[in-house]
Amino acid sequence: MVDPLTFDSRLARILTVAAKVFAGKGFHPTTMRALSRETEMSLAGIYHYVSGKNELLYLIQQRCFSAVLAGAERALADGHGPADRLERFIRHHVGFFASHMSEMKVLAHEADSLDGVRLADINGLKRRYVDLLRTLVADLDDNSPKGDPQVAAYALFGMMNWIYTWYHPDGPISPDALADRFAQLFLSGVIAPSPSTAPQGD
Amino acid sequence: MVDPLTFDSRLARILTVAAKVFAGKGFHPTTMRALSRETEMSLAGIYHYVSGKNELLYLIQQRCFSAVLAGAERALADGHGPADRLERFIRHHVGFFASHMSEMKVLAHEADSLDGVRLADINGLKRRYVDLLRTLVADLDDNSPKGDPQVAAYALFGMMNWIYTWYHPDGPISPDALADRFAQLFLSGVIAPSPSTAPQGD
DNA sequence: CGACCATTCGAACGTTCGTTCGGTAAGGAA
DNA sequence: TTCCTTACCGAACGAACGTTCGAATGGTCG
Repeated sequence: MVDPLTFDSRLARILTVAAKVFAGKGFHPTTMRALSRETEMSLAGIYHYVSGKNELLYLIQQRCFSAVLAGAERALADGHGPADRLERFIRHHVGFFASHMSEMKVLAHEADSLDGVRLADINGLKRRYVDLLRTLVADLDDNSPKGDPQVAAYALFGMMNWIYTWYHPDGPISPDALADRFAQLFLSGVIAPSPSTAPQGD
Repeated sequence: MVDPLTFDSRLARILTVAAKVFAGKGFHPTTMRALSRETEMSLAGIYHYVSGKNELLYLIQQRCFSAVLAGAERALADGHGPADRLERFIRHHVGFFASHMSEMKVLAHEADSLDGVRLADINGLKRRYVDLLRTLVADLDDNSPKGDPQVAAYALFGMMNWIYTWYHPDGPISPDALADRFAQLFLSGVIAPSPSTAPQGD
């Protein structure tokens, strides 16, 4: 009888568990023995699926980054106007973050834990992702270069990525509500007239 | 002749060097042997000043956090009005960050690398600092509880603290300019009417 | 002088780490 | 049956780690 679980599905399970452990106590303090305990697999058995601890981190980051990037491009596809597209990006990023907390925390917090070509590969994805947001920000006001869109893009990324230090998706604030608040904050600021007093222009 | 360097000043030098190394390659990957190389002191010699690697991290975080906290309270002392006080906080935080990059990166990035009473102590300082900013944000609009000031405060912290991943104080953007941009972004958003029609107010 | 203390160090100790080695068990193909 | 491949594991290896030990130095004080 053939094993009903494929190699890939079992690798994926290992990556999911590893992402949780990495997110919980950090990449470097996590030992392969801890992963073998958590995956209920022998220490040596893990090496049948990955070449080592670094590849584990690389695969987590590579798959996660590819997924956010593809998801963002999909979410932007049918956006109408610069502001709408930016809002869609924010909503997708926050939503993806909230539903893939461990992987995204590993992506954000262990960005420099790889080296060599693996780091270069992940940084390539990062550059594409940052460029995407910077373009969206720049498109907001084409003719008034008052502020560096790159700075604004990084500010927005900071706002969103920092949530791994304080936000709990199961708490009182839903990911959607958080995304809405972030979009409002970034577009209009804190002291923006709340929509309740009805400042809507259209 | 008495050594012109005091115990405290030499400890401070060790902490400065250690903060640089921790910021460069992370707390856990940094070895005591690397610190002994960087401080030009023997491996065992370091243990004359600190009890171990964890205390090194603790002292860096404790001193740095106490300094930002005290500095912020000083900066706020003679502020006029909620918006002005918030702007002063931002300016101080970004300015302090830029002039103490290594320590602040260690503070932000190694927030969970301590444990026990040391972690609890640092978290106590963090709570005071976060509470301070949340109060400033809440004071902006007393009577319209449209948005959770805690969320806005965390968003602002994310915006500011994330700079350790991309900002270089010696680059084209001065810390003052960055703080101005952040204040403008947080208060009015990206699409705020720029003061470009009359940028110079005085 | 001798006793003391602060400072520094080379060398080692014990532990833990990532990884590898050599093997077992089982299913499919011949 | 035999042979090959996949999946998995217990045990060990070598390296690196944080920390400690015992001693040396040099200045101060009595």
